[in-house]
Amino acid sequence: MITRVPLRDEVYRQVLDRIQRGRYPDGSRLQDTALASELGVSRTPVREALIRLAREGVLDSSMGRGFRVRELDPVELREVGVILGGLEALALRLSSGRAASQLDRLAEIDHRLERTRGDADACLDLEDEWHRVLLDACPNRRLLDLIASLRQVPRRYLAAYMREAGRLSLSTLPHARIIAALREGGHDSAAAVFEQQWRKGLAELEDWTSRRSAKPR
Amino acid sequence: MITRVPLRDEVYRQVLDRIQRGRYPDGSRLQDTALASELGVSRTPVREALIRLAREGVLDSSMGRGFRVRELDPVELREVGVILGGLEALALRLSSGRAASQLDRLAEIDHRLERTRGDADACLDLEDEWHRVLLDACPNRRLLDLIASLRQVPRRYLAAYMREAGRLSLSTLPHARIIAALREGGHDSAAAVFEQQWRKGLAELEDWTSRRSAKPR
DNA sequence: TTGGAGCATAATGTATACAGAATCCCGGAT
DNA sequence: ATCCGGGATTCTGTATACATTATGCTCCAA
Repeated sequence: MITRVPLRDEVYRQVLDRIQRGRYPDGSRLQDTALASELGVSRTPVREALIRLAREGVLDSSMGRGFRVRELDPVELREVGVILGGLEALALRLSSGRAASQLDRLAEIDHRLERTRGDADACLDLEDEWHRVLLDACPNRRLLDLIASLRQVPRRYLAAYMREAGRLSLSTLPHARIIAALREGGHDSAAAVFEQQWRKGLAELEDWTSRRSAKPR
Repeated sequence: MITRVPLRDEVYRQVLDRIQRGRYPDGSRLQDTALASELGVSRTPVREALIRLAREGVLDSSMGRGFRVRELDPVELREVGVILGGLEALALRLSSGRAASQLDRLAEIDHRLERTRGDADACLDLEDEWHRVLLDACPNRRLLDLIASLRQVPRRYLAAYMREAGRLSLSTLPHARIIAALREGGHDSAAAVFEQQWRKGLAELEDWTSRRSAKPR
């Protein structure tokens, strides 16, 4: 099956990737004309991608003033974090039949995660993949899409955290706890642990973020 | 404070409104060029609005084949319904300080709701407003935005239900139950009732939808 | 020196132009 | 009559053009 994909989607992924990798610092302007020539396409698909990113909260946009990378804001992190905690736990509860191979795949990702010391991007990619695999059995595609879209937000904060705070890799401890709950108590208990871990991680990130904004730069 | 608003936002609201009012039947094509001339703007803002509607699930779009109004699909309704039930209950739990006037406003909306017999659109508008007022105290703006965006989906099903099933108005019974729980048990118990009412409403709508798709048209 | 008015420049939002793909229509073959 | 193929036409996706608004700089005045 061949599928043509709109340019705007490709541009979207490119730009999002660059933002997540820190190529465009917070608050910096993203000019459609510059991006267009840089990516070798016209302004139209670039603008469509930027509009989407703005709707998803990655960019700010005010009429006539273009787009800029949204500054990290503890409030935003908390707001999205609370939503994501609820949604991912919900997705876990909805995952009825869980393949036995799933636990193996999760463990394997954790294994890779532990030896990516230093590479923040690879680390975050694996973190994303871990969540994808964990929720893979959830039949609610719409929910999974929504989660994937929202996860971009904490990802940016994690990336900044790892870059600036010197923390070299994500702890796999929360993963282990969730897997244990999954193995022993099933999805419901895992969902509870999940929410609890989310709260802990949020608190840690938030603590760092507020200290960071206290002494800017 | 004067605010200029992009044309795409205005077009978005117009088109969404028309879809919700049943002006474009399910499955019908929406041609950007036709809409553009009809609305007196160019294709560009129209296409931006259509792309957004497609991302929100109101429209289908496949590369090179334009946009069409998504057919009502019981699966979609259930998927979004489950998400919305969780999110609205969450928003209710997060609403800490509740103004005393809120209950009055809710009762007043219900009052108006009971005398809109026949006008499906007014009825749905009031239903939306009821939910907005109920969740108004939730400080998580991001969550409220998400809820507002997702509510478009069940709204379409409700509109079709009211038009085709002959049910003239929404029952205000669920509202009464939720308000009672809110008054007596606070937000947490209201959230529980909320989720329960969501499940009931979903089941009813789903039942109708599946019977409807069984005998198409 | 600083603050602001006015102009030049650049960038955004919107409109239009263009190329290629999808759809439709019709004629011919089976 | 029905199914298939080819060509015309419509429409989409992308590129480019245009007009208006924001921005930045210069020069003048307080």
